[in-house]
Amino acid sequence: MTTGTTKKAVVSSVRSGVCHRWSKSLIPTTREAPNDAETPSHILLHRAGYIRQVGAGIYDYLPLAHRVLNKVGDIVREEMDAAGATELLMPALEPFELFEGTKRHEDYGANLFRLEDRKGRLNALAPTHEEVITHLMMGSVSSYKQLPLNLYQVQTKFRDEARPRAGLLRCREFIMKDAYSFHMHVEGPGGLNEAYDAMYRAYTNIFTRCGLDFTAVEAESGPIGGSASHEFMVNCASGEDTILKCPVSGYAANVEKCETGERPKGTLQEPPTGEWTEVHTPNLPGITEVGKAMGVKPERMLKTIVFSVDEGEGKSFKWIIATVRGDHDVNEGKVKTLAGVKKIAMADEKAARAAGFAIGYVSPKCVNAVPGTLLLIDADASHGGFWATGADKADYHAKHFNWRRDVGAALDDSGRVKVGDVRNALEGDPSPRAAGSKLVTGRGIEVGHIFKLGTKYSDAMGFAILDATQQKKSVIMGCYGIGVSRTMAASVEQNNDANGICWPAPIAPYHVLITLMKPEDPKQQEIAGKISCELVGKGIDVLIDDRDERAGVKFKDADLIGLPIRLTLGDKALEQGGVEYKTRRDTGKGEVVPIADVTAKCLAAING
RNA sequence: CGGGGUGUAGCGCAGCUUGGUUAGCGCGCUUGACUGGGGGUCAAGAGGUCGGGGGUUCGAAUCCCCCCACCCCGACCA
Repeated sequence: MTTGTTKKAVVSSVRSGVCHRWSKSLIPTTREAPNDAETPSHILLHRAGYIRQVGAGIYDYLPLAHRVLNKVGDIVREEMDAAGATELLMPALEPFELFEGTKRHEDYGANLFRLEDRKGRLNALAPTHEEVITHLMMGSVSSYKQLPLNLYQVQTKFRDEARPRAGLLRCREFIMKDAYSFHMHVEGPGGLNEAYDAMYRAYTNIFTRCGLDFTAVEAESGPIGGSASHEFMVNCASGEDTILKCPVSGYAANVEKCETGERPKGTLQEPPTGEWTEVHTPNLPGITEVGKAMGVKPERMLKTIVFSVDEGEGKSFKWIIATVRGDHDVNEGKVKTLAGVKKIAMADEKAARAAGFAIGYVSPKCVNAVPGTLLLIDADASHGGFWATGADKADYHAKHFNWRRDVGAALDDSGRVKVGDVRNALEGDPSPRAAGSKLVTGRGIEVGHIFKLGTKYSDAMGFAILDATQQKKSVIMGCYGIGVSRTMAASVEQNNDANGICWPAPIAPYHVLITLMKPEDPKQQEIAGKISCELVGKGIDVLIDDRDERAGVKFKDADLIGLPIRLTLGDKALEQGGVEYKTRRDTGKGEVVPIADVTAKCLAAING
């Protein structure tokens, strides 16, 4: 997304750089990656000596990684501060009583790390800090005059992920920046929307400054509704998340949220293609296998999913069945919207069976067979022609399903059957924002997520204060997260080549690597000292490779660790009164630059 | 949680099918020599509870049982 990002110099002489020696650091590069590393960032961060695995989803951050994390953290802090937020630090250890109001330990379930202390009291390792900060605020803020406030921290988070994977991209312990804002109202000065917009801009600045190619996408709406949540996705083919974009309007959303333009609906009046014919299809795990067994392509099958409706909704139906084409996926959010209900859940298998649904073999006919059922038909599934479907009894599917013949009069009752959009958006779907434009898909790594919480937590925990009119009001909240360690990994996913990492200058652990061909040579030592002194004075961070290694080893390692600029001090260039200058992305051998010009050239390249 | 896979030296692997000297190889590491601008050569070394426990057997890295760890796919994921 493009916004008015201010171009910032990466370094300046206001703050000195640092100069470290390779021999005094711990940079254990390896020729080979561990066999269980498959993702580029995992392989390269390991091989280049940035990380080591301790356990599943648990990593050491070695000195180089620590410096990158600090650089990302510095950028985050600058932009958060500039956006009016203030840093604090909360504990990672959290007494379980804090969850009493929000019941989030139930939502998190096994993902929450639990531990008992010596007194037998239950504690959690915090997965995020809504409860902790709300608790803090309840004890510290008693007047509307103290709001708005936006507080943040950069801290280690813990989530017992069912499946940690891909190195730093999905960990059980990771570094996160989390911010929480507090307001008396949503609109206008000091309101939630203002803070949210400021965070949107700050995040855009942060990821731009980190040198990432990213997309801000609309994500699932919060309790307030509207476009209440955005995810910041690093564009990357290996990303876990699917995003969709409209090339004309710029609309972008994740697959859970993405709307589509109007798709053509069928009339539900077409004649049958043949007799209802049942086929024995036992023990087949998915629609693909069922299709194979029946000799039917998934796009000619109907997939019917059963949802239960919360009793509190007060609706005439307690079940919703949603029918989509076999090659499509039901979207729960769209089901809710089309049905006009706020809360649904995938049907409990036992309860659904008891009601008469043959789970795994459900057909749209259940709208008639099971009382209190609303049928939602996706537009793409509402056409005529041949359909195969579940046969409403265990181990059987059926061919030649026909809407009019097999569902009948219910189709004409809009209280029992609705046709609309209930599936996930796909590549090629019509854009919801620009007529004639089609959605394109991409993959992304979620590095940031901003969210309008509303009063979800303040209500649950009883955080309400008097406003100017002496009305007691629940405090309105927003929360804003950035995966700092994930951002580091995502950057490597985007910035590497066959030889190693290619850091963007703003988050590189050092800007310049000085490679001494003969580290014991006093002349090379002297020149390295002089150049590094000058560079440091300009705010540039320098690493000197002073190891007694062969040239080939040093060059290979230099490419691997990926610093933006390499200066080589060797006889060849020194005889010409210069040093060899090469940027990481430059594939050639570099150029000889007079010693007097080196600092200016580095500075220009780094800030360029 | 379901499916698949892997555990042998710091890293990458062979050996296991068909049990049998002292468990091998490459990289890395140590020492020495030669070398010296893209992971150099030669020589001599160090380094192992064969993931753990139990069992079968005269004898187990190898066969059997249980457990653990890690990876991949899926489910899940404020």
